[in-house]
Amino acid sequence: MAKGGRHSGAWKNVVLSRDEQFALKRTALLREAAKAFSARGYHDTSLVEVAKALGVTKAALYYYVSSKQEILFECHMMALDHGEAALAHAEKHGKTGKEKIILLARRYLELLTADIGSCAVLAEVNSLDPENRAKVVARRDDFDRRFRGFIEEGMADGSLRKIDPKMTVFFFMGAVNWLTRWFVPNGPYDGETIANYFADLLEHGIDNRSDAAGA
Amino acid sequence: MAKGGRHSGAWKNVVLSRDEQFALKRTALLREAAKAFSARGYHDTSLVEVAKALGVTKAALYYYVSSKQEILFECHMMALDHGEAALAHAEKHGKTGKEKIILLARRYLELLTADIGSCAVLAEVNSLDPENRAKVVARRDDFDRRFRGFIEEGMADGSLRKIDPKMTVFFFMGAVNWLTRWFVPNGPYDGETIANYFADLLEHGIDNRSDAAGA
Amino acid sequence: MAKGGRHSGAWKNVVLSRDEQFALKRTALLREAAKAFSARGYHDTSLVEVAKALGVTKAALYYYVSSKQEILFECHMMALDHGEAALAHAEKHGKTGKEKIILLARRYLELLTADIGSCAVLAEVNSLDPENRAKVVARRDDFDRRFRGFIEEGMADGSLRKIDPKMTVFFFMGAVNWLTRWFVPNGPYDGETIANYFADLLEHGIDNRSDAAGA
Amino acid sequence: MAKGGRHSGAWKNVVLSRDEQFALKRTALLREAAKAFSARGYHDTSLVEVAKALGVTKAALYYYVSSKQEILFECHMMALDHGEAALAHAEKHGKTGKEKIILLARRYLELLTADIGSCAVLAEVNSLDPENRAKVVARRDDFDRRFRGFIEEGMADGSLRKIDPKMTVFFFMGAVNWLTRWFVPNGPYDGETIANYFADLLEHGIDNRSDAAGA
DNA sequence: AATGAATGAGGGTTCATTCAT
DNA sequence: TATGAATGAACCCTCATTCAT
Repeated sequence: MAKGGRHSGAWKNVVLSRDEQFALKRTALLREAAKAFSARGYHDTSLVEVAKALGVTKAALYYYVSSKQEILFECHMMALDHGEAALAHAEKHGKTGKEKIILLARRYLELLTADIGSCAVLAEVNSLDPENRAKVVARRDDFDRRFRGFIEEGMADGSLRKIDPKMTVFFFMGAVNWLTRWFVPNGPYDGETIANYFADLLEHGIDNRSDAAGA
Repeated sequence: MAKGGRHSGAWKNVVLSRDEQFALKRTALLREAAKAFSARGYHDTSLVEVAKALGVTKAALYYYVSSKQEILFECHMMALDHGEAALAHAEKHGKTGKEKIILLARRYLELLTADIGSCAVLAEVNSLDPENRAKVVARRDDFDRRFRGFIEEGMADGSLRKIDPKMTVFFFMGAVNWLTRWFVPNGPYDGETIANYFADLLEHGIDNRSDAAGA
Repeated sequence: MAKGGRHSGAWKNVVLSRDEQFALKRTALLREAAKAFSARGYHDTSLVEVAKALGVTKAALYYYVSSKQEILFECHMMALDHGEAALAHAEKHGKTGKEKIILLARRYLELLTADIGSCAVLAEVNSLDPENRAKVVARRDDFDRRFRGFIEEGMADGSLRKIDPKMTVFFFMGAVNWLTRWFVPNGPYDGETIANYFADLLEHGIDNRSDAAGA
Repeated sequence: MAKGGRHSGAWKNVVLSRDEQFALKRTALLREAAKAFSARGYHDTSLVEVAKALGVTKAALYYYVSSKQEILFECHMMALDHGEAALAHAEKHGKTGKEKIILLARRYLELLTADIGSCAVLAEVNSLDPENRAKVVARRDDFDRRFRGFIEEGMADGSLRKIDPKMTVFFFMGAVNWLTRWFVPNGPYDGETIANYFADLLEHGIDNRSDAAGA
């Protein structure tokens, strides 16, 4: 395979090709920026900080991206990928609507906690340029729509009690996205624990057998 | 100093004293700023915008506050007041732990939706100066602690199933605070509807009679 | 007259109103910038230099203009005013086409040499934003058109020999605009001398009695 | 150093020597740069554009020149060569002063219109480093001086009326150099037409038989 | 009580230039 | 011979803050 750089298998491909190095560095940049954006917000994060964290000059960043906006946008894209991966996972392995929801919730939370830096950036939608925001919102809306689809499916197949799909999605996504405010990697709660617990709370909240309210 | 009170009763107190006028204007400033901070974020909001919305000059603001930071801090104080009011309300009228939680949830949501502008500012904790942030976090922690107290009370009095107080509070507060991202006054969902629905979802999730989880 | 500032005639209006001061300073800014643009070109001129020449900070300039582009644009407007003033003068006082041309040439040169700084900026058309450039070019084209009109008039009334209006205008305007490269105020040649001489050269070049060309 | 010549006759000299290739590429670089400088001005032209036009990388340019300044300087040298070539031509073939002037004018205009890119750079004298500018100005002054010499010669031999040599040169050189602002190759006016017309206008302006002024 | 004017610090971005490969 | 990568200096512009009036 001549493709994959000029090293054609030598050194067991341990040496990376230029393109691979470039991609690697660019990704490192994006992740570092995502972390910073999450911590201080987009507008309060200077590219100097990002550069310093990477050990390079501010100007060097512009070799990999064309603007600060592009960084924010790409971070969003990365985060949205997680959501879609979780959706795909749920669609593939879940049978009932409820099962799909639980699978989605758990998987999404696992991805989120594993890559909290990239995901927290989702709170910065308002800092996107109108054009970029439109793209992001479109994908996010699509995510919500498919999520709601699970709920409707669950109500139809009897696995869920009668609930409002829209508000339920907002409810849960709020709980999840808020993670970025308090979750600390290697902290008291690990990702799996949270994933299980949140999925459990959600399940009890929407399950059809649950009829506690108003008792 | 007689100068601190009202116009000694003249005009039947219809005319506001200097202090009252000052306080009124200052509050107007804070609310306008809160609205702007919520819409665009603290760092992306220029004081010119706030001033313009009030019909004065940027420089005039400095007669009522000493810095942009102070504005943000005061906004936080206002928002935290809502939370504490809801807590007090729950403590006063709830009997079981579960009842208190539901009362708290519903009341807090009602206050939030009624004054979303002031509350959305809570998402801007990171923009606070270290010193101010400490104060805000302390009050918020106190809120969380009392909230968790309700949960523990509920588990003790049998109204709640066995759950993790900390994560449950985070879970719910996340769902609630996320409101600031999608709730629109006079939009399709009104505050009361949301309050009821969210409280219901929460109740089902934590109620003792709920044992749906297939696990 | 309350109009004219708050000074209502007191002090014989020696004291300038705010608005007048503002306009004065803004004009000073424009002239200083025009001078700098002429000397070093638009892109090589930093606003720091302009500010320093005015004894203020770079940021202060932005109180009077909204961008460097605006400065350049306004400079063009000022320069174009001179051209139109000269045109109006010629149209008013000239009888034959030739007379108008000579009047235009002489007056324009006088204005130019008197305010060389502002006029030299005309060489920087390419540095204008597309939108601004369009406006400037439109006015300049209008100037050329009216100039050419004089020539056609002169050929019709017999005061000029048969010449190409377009090239003649370019020819003369080139000679004139080139002034900005070599003319120095208070130098060996004063404005009036140049104006007379250039007008004379032009006149001989286009006059009907002139039939020197050996061809 | 045998290394300086050709490949010792091999390949019938079809293959160019290193030095020749180098010179060829360097010249290509200069011409491309001159074109760009003319179009956008020295400071607004990025070396990336020049490099892209040549199909190489920005860094590659530095193999042929040592700085952007050097490029500008060499462009000036090329342009000045044209002027001197025209001078030599006029001195060789003209008899009277007037003849020389007309020959110079026509030839210079022909060279200019044929290679407008290189010549337009003459408008960028101010972008030269002081040291380089001095050299350029020296050559340009020499050109002017010889031009003026023709005029004096013409007045002495009776072919020209009494005129001011200095201003006349400025006048004409302005008209000529302004060409770079409006002349478009393959446009409505071709080089020869312009050359003839401008030379004609000049001739009428300075010819001894012309005595129209003031009539 | 409020404004006009000015400042200084900082941010994003561009670009000529360098250097190892 | 030419490239990828990086740098540092400079530039335009914004904004919170101050102060005389």
